[in-house]
Amino acid sequence: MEDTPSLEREVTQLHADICSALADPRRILLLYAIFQSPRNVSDLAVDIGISQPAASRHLKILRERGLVHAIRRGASVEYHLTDQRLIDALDLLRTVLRDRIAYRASLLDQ
Amino acid sequence: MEDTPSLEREVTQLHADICSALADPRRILLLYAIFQSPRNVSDLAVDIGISQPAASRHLKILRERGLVHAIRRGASVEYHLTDQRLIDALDLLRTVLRDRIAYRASLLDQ
DNA sequence: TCAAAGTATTCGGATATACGAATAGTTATA
DNA sequence: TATAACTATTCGTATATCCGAATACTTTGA
Repeated sequence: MEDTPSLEREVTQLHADICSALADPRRILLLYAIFQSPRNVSDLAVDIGISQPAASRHLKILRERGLVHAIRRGASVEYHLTDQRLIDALDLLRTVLRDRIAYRASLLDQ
Repeated sequence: MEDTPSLEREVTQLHADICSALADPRRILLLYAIFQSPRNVSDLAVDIGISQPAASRHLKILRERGLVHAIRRGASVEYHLTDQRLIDALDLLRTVLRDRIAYRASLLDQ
């Protein structure tokens, strides 16, 4: 079995799809909130300050792209992170961002 | 100095902006190509198989979000990665993706 | 200063994504 | 089975993003 160019392209598209799932502040907040403690939709919505339908729609995007999975608990649905490394990747990017901000601030101090 | 809620929100927005810069297959290919060897716009365009204007537009997005920086070399412009950890983060996400694909394949094998 | 090479931008149109509001679906329990 | 609680979807609309084609800008060297 060998990687054809079109398979590689498909993986790159999936790679981009994951990044695109991360490309919204509310979804980033949702992922961190779920990581901190798996919870149902309404609780997550309250936690990050968005409406229930908005939370449901954002969670659907995260679910479709495989970043979270849903477990039904009675009438509610509990969302879980599928892979801790998603948080690691987010943390890494946030570190890059914070370093950049710190660097710019240091330039202003001079 | 303390983080106000609105400053935190702003950082999360910048965090999402970085992810949004990664949320396109051609920009992912550009970042890996630049990482492999800093090059000018036309060479990068040929390398990943897109037009020069498309490459220029995608590079502009990466530049505006601080993922790459441009250095003029005579009539051409050489693009460089600003932070190796961007590749680390992309690699991490690709590993998550590959593991998921492998897992699904193993389910089919059973 | 003019032509060539390289890069960036603009334009118009197509597609994607986001929201609030309203509503429909699902589950448990009385 | 009826109700309450929770979740998901639909609708209409607004905004963002992408592309190809054409064009404008910048730099070098004749």
